[in-house]
Amino acid sequence: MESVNFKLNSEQQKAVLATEGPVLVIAGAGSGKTRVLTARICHLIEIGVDPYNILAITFTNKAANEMKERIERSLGYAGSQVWTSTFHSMCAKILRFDAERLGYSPDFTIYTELESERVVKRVAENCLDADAKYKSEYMWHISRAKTLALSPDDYYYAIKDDVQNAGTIKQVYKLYEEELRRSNSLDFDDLLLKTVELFENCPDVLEKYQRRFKYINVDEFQDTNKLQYKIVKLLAKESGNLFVVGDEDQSIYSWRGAEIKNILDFPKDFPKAQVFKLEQNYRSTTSILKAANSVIKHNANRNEKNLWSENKEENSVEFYEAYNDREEASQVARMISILCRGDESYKDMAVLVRANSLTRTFEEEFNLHGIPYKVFGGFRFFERKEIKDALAYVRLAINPSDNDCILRVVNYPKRGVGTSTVEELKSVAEKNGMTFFSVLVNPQLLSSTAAKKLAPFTEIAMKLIECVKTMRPTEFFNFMVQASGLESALKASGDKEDENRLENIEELVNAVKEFETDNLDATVSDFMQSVALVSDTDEMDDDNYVTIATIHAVKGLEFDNVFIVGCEEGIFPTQRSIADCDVEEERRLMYVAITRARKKLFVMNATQRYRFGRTESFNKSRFIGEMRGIQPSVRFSNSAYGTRDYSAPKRTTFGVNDDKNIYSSSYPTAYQTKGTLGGFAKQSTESKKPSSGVNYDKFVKDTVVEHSKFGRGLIISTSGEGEDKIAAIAFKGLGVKRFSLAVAAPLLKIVEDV
DNA sequence: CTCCTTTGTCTTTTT
DNA sequence: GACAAAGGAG
Repeated sequence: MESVNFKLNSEQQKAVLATEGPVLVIAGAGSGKTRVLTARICHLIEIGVDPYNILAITFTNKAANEMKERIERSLGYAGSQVWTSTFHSMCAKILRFDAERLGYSPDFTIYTELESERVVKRVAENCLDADAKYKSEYMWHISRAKTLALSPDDYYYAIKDDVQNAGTIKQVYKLYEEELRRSNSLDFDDLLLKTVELFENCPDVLEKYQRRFKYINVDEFQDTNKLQYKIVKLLAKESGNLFVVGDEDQSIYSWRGAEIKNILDFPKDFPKAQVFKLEQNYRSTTSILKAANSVIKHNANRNEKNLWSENKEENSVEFYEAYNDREEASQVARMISILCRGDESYKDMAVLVRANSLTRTFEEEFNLHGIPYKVFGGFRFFERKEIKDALAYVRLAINPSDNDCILRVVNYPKRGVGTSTVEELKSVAEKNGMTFFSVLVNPQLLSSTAAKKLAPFTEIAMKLIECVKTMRPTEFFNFMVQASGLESALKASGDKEDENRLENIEELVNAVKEFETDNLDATVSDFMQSVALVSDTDEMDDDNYVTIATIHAVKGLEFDNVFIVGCEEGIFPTQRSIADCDVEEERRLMYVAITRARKKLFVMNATQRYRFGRTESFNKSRFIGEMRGIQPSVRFSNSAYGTRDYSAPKRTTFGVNDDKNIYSSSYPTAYQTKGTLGGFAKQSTESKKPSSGVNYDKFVKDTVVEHSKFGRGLIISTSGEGEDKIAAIAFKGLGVKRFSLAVAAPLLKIVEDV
């Protein structure tokens, strides 16, 4: 142990040293669980365990990479031999290797939720009893059935007494399964389910992995579902060395099938398990913990524990009630500016929201004040339409059986293939039990009109299938962009949005280039593999920006200053949870949010909120009432931006899509809108006074200005005075944007000769 | 077949 | 208000 350079308390040390048999570590928030996990793996290697025999499973790719890095830093090459990954990527790897044993080809496509949904919709349209408008209901049932490892028939018997349309669900589920199988595709649930099937049907395969993974470590165990638990149980059956770390108070994924029972019943499942409890928190101040503890106490379904900290600080939780959502955002912006004038920098701040829809106001307000930020959660780069379309061509090249990707691009860019032609393709395929692609290469099965219209697409498809076998990834992507006609179509359209789309596609190609540089021997297929399982937080970096994120997206992260906003009944907790009388998970989510904060926590609510095109009133969240030791903030002020009027929420109608697309080119974070004027904002706040050399009076209505990023625009109105002066500027093709002149003036040049 | 308008759903959270 | 689906005109 002595050579392991981790400082550990006695309980942590005991957990690290308990190398044999089943072990459960209940690790409160901020109690050093990652440290324990890492130290334990290092310790195992030091006492002579081959790193090849160690498996570490984490919740996100980011956590996996971080752990790998830490182990490598401690142990060098030996550390790099440890298999660290998420459940899903581990299963994908295992399945690629032995896919044939289950009747799949190793080139199977992984369908994300978006693609699954398209398939459900399509089969529902084909099913007489079903109605495509209930696709999300069908999806939910299919996912639940798979998580319970039930076939369509078994699932039907399980639910038929409780669910009215159980018969329809069974049919849709069956058709969906058939379609995925035909398309040689697996959805997210399949990755887990088929792995279990593989292990159960092929004992030799299971044995192979049991021999390999002699020491299994699972992080965030409270968020595992039935299948995931089953997988680790199967793997650990021989060695018996299963080490799981988690905290039932941080279980926030039950809506996705996570079973809090897995952690609560672990000692029952493994009567010989050693149990350790980590309760000392090294992250937050005492008053932050007091707030967290007092909230979570209201939950019934948990093991009593009490987080404590040596970091005594009584006044670190402040509460502020804003008049409406816009004022809330504005106060946060103001507070951030104040904190940044002190010791803090933007990257020490996080604004946490319950739902993605709440981020927009903050984006607008931060843009206005020149605060750099990034939004996490919500749309991702790889979910953009143009990216999905481009990738569909690649999917087609790798796995021609993939029916979904053919439907996606058969008429994109437009080739005169309309609904009637597509319908014919579908029905001929259906009638003959063929894939769409095999119909395409046998055009004699089609009517002569349809055959003629589809021929150009078939030709493209065949070219791509041929080339993907020989070309390097970057080479292939460049070829695809051109051969598919995407490039010329987007170039020719003259539409500003299409220009952005093309830029995004270029970013995709850059991403491929980067991937190829990092993984020299990688194939196109390897790239596609890595794409299917990335998430947003995986892409967080060290740049200086404020994090705006959903609470789910920041699980496992920490920040000096945290703003929990939108704390209203109906928002957080959500309306749905209130209606179902089931707010315990919401409360755990609040607990997670609170415990992200190291030094300062700000809890906020707004009495009115602009939603759905109208203003609604909200009561303060019950969770605020449950928090002890918090105090009304005196630091926020109603007169901070005295010239602004919050009473009637002003909604500037942003022209086309406001800035979503403008900054999208900074791959890989999707929907990433870096604070518009980041660099300049930093200057103005750090020099503690706005640049005095600028004559504001020049910026008046009807003046034409040149913006360094957006080009030429016309000032359509101004409001406020001096430092608070705001100009609304209309840019051609980009819509109206509002700028705080104190921040943006250096970026704007007056255009004299109009 | 494509483009345009109208209508209805939606906002929980994501590997 | 945003977006997809549906329906109608050219």
